[in-house]
Amino acid sequence: MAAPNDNFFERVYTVARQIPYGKVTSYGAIAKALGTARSARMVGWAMNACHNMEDVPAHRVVNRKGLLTGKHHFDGTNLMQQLLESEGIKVVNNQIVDFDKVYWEPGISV
DNA sequence: AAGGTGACCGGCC
DNA sequence: TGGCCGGCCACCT
Repeated sequence: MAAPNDNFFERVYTVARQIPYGKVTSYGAIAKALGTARSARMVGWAMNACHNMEDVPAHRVVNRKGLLTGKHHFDGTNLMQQLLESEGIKVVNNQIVDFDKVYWEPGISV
């Protein structure tokens, strides 16, 4: 189930798809871009449904510490890390290295 | 309708 | 960034 046309989810996916290659962002940043900075949890929840979307690079979305908190939700356990490293992002101990350097601030518009 | 949950964030020690 | 607490919003049963 889970209709992919849910405005809220759609918004999260829209921002997530805007993440450039080799860059990452945090849930709070996306939440802010959506205007719901206080419900950063909802962003993560939306990502939970991201499995229904194929163009949602959830592996580029981590928490504010740069930790791959959601890697457990991927197919494997190190898949998320593999993808990030594949983009040139260094990941050690489930944590992104130079997080502030690869950090990208989303913007749904303007 | 109500309760529980969730890939979080911010503040404080 | 190491750990704990509360808050906040939307989804699910």
